[in-house]
Amino acid sequence: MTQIRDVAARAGVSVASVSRVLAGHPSVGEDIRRRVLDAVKALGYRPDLAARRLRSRRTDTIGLIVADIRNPFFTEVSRAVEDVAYQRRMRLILCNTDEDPAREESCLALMRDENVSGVILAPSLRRLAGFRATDYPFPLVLVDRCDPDTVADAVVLDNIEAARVLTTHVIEGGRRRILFLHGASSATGRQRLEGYTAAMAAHGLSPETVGVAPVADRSREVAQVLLARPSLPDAVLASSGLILLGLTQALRDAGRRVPGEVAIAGFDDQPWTRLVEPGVTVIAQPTYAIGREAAELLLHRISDPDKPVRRVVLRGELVVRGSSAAVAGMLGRADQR
Amino acid sequence: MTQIRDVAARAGVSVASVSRVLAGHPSVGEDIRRRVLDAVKALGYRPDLAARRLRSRRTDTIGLIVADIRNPFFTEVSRAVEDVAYQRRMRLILCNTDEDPAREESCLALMRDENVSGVILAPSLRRLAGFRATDYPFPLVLVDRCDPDTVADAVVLDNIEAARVLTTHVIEGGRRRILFLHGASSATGRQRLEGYTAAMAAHGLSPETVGVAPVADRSREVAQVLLARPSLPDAVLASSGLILLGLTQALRDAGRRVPGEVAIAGFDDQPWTRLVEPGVTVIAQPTYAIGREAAELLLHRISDPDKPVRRVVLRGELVVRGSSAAVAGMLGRADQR
DNA sequence: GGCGTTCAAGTAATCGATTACTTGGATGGC
DNA sequence: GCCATCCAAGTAATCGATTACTTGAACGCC
Repeated sequence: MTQIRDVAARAGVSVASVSRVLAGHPSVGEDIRRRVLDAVKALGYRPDLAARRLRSRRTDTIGLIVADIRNPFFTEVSRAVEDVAYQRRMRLILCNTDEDPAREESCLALMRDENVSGVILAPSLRRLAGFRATDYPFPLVLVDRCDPDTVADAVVLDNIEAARVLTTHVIEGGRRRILFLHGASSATGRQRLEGYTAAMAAHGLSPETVGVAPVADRSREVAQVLLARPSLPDAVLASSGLILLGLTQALRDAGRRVPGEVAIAGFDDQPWTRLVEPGVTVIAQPTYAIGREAAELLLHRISDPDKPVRRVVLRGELVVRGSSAAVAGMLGRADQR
Repeated sequence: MTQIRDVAARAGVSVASVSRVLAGHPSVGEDIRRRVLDAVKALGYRPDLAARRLRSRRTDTIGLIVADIRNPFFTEVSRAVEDVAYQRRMRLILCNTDEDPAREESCLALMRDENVSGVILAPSLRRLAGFRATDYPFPLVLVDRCDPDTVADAVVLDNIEAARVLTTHVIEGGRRRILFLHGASSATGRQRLEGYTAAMAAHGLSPETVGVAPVADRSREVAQVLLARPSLPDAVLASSGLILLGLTQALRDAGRRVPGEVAIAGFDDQPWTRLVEPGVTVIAQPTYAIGREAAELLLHRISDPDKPVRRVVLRGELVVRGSSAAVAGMLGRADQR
């Protein structure tokens, strides 16, 4: 393999000069620069990253730790992060935690061992409690999940507001008994629950909530049980895309008519939400923007470690579809059918 | 930071012994091993990966290069690859090419610079032509895309057979004019086209095919145009999940009844295919298994560079749903409605 | 008992860059 | 004209491991 001393020899300069040229250091003469670049091109020289990283103590690598890349939200986030990283000539290392604290810990250890330049993390609920960015040996940006009092760079949705808007929309459609299925073990689930509760209270309605594991299969089972109960609620809301999917599957399996018998709505706009009849009302998250902002926030933090902490809060967009259509006369379900 | 000499000092042994213990080398005495491990634990020592990689010339990192992680097929593959890598204590570096040859080239260059242990690649059509694994400075496994005559490790679906099965199923449902929407610029699209053509020929039917870009939006537009034509085909088949999505959207927008007016079927089982009424018939790919096999094949190749090339061909599973229901009397569409 | 073999353990070279420090020529102020 | 300053460019130390090579003790065999 050709290495820096070969380039130096061919260009008739010292290895230091080659290194300086390649690093874009300003104090290097025009003729030397040209000769180095010529030699680099002629030899097809590519610096050895391991050597560079050992000496310079920087890796130009960012880590992304999410619960599960198969969750379309994280898929899109990861794509955005990769785009930014690629653009800035940085590498991306990916890890899945499955919400398992042990695995999360081990992913963070991996990032430390890799000496990454920074990490974007969707923390588990447990880790978020008492979270301090200073406990970590690398710059860290939280994504998707963050408590109001967490002192750390973060990019999140305005979950409370989004849930409030969604719930209010359904209430204004004439629904009264509105059930909220939320991810019990997730920070976003809790915040969205809060928005839901606030909206219900504002209209003098009593909340009914059920916590579920944030996986489609589990929420489907839970929804099946709920739908088998004697009296159906007017509407069911889901606090995440996966839960909404499970809910929708359960309704379809049970043969319930939406929105005739029960209205539904939830979070995360996905291909199927507009495909399934009569379309599912959702809060669409700006997922790509969330990932991009997180990556850019991280890069700023890396280049400027002492800047004050920044939190980017993005707004969801209510996408109204048939599944939450108003009941006739806005008086309640009795009028329906 | 604590480093190997600190451990050696504390354990009262040489750095070589520490290195040997940590590498699991057999020829090291029991008491030394114990003292080293104690010192490692006491100091919380973690080896510096950059230094290790520089000296040992191995990175224990595998690269995954796909068209777009947002394609659910690749999402699932990447998750499987990550699982295997994590299990074997290897890192995963991820790249998206967007089917752009220049970006693909640059991803491969990145992998070379990283000196990865191996790469899993979903190659563009252009790269696949005349592909030789020996042109690359790292072990390489192709995934999803591979020609019959390509000499390289690969994990693929039996595309021809799968398309034949799917097409035959629709033919046996009584459909005659069956249109095939295929990804024109992809190897899988072409192979599936081949299976379709074979099945049509076997039943004395003439094929009708339209090539589209393998993106949901584009195939939706194409489908819209096709559906606006005076005479509707009996059925439309899609050669990939994204194309099937676009097709389904177009049908819904146009208000066409499935399978009453036209039957549909395609590739890739996704959440929405069983959610949308009356369910979409598909060839389900064993995506997780494809990713896992690719990762394991790569690890074998890494540990045994001279083994003969291996190709793993997995079978798709026909999942029959309402969208391809047989026409009454199996005589053709005239009987319908 | 002498000698060859084996093997545990240590010493020091090595991986290939970056960068602290040194050198020396040019420049400018007085 | 002398000296201080500056800066381009070179020399060599350095990053922190792995590993080739060396050493010497232990063992067995004749």
